Amino acid sequence: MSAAAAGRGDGGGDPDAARAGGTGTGPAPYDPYAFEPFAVTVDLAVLTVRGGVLHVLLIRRGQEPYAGAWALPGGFVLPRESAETAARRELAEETGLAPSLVDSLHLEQLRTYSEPDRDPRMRVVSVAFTALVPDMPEPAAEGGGDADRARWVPVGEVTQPAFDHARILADARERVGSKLEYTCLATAFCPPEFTLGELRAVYETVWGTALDRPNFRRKVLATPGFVEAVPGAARLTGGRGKPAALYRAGPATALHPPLLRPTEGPAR
Amino acid sequence: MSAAAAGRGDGGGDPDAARAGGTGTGPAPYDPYAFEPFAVTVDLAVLTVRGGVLHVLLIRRGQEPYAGAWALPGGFVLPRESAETAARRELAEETGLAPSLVDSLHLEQLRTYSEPDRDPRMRVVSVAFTALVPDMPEPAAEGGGDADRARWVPVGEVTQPAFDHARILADARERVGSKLEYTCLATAFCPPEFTLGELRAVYETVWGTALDRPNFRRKVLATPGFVEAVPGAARLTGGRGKPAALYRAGPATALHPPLLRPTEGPAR
DNA sequence: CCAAAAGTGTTGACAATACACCCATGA
DNA sequence: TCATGGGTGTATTGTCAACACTTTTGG
Repeated sequence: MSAAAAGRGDGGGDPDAARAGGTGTGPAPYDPYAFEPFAVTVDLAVLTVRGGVLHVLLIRRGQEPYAGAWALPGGFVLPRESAETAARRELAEETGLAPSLVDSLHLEQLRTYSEPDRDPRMRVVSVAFTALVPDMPEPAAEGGGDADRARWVPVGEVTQPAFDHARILADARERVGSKLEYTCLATAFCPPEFTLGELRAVYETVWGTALDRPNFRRKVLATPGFVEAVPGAARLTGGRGKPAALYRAGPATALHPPLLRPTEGPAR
Repeated sequence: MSAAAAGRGDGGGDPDAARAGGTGTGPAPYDPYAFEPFAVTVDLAVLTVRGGVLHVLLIRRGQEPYAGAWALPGGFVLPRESAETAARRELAEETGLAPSLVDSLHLEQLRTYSEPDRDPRMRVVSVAFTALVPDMPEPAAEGGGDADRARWVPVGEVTQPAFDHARILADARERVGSKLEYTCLATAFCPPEFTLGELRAVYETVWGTALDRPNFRRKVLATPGFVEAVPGAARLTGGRGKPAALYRAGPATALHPPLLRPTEGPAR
């Protein structure tokens, strides 16, 4: 164990100690190059619901390692960027979305992956984010950046992605599934105006369970600020049937009481 | 924007691109020193309940910046360590706890703080963790490491801590408060054997609300695997009153249905 | 008219609350 | 015996799940 960490004795990541560790370049204080450097990146699990199936945005790798494998989009955090800023920038570059739209998207920090050997070449610490977006065309159709190598892939068909991205994707699915229970996050998967049937499809797709339509409707409408009716608007959804009323996302973010998954866990 | 990130085009934090960015040291691939380095640290919000008040473990800083201010314990992630391993190591060093005990503690990754100027000296990306520990003596009494400068401080009395540690502490309180609702985490604040009154005190302390004793008891006992009775054992808690039965933490981790805070949020 | 989807009503099971009440112990 | 905290019982209230039913559209 190096003296840099063992004897630091200062709260909060104190770079003073850097002079005593790593490659040992001398006693100069605050020497940013004294340690073997860590690369800091972001990885993005961008999820959407297309045709009743949860999809994730993946990019085909062109280089070793994992050449030809699918990987989550992501990239380096630049010297003057926060991780979230880097995530939004990468999202814009790799999907071809308008920056104004990217700025308003729901982006949530998932967790940070820091196993020493998660990248075989060097030490890479990656801050993972989850982005929830409404259904949109294939990234290639919009062009720009790396979008030509990006594709929406059903999460069930993702096999052997690069690095530890299978784990990140699993964590993202878990997080989103449980966040639907106690937040109003589901509207992030929907276009600006949506029917309650479409909102219900989000829950059913992410959870993989069917929900009782009348009860779901009551629950959503009984939660103040979850959705707001668009007066007079209606739209046909399945081609047939009664046109459904349209709603917008409301100002609420929390869901009290929560909307729990049915038949989940060892209920008492 | 540097070409390193803009043109990366490879999923998953690809160090190949490092040669094109930062200090520009040449075309050698995988050059770990090509970028202005990021320091990666961990910060720990170690919480406990002492005498009905939530406390956090803080360390008095000895050096500038923020000399004399309180700071969360933490330190550098070593080259061959994951962030969680680093967090456990720092926890052992700064509290003087036995490593075996530290290994079994509940440690949860909170989030990563990466604002470019959160440390005035250099770029420090910090992975924050929350640890929940039972009430224990002052760190100084156990000695070892930096424990002589560490103290338990009531969270209400923490003013102007170093760096962005006020934000980290606030996020930790928020996270722990909501985790009590839908997980069995409260037992992590208790000693190995505890009474239901002590468990209830954890909820009341963290939430700052009173709970109905009989209903709390029924709720906990009705959740399978939350607590397990210690047969025949009993202990006096307040000096007076009927001795209370003792319980151990059970194998369950989730709480279905959740134990919601009373009068919380805009209930429907 | 039929199928399909939206929307409304009703009912029974069960959970949460708010208490009243009893038990065991120290002072 | 009184104060204090543990433990039990119970009635009211409300919420949720299940399902029957009506409405509105396209074929």
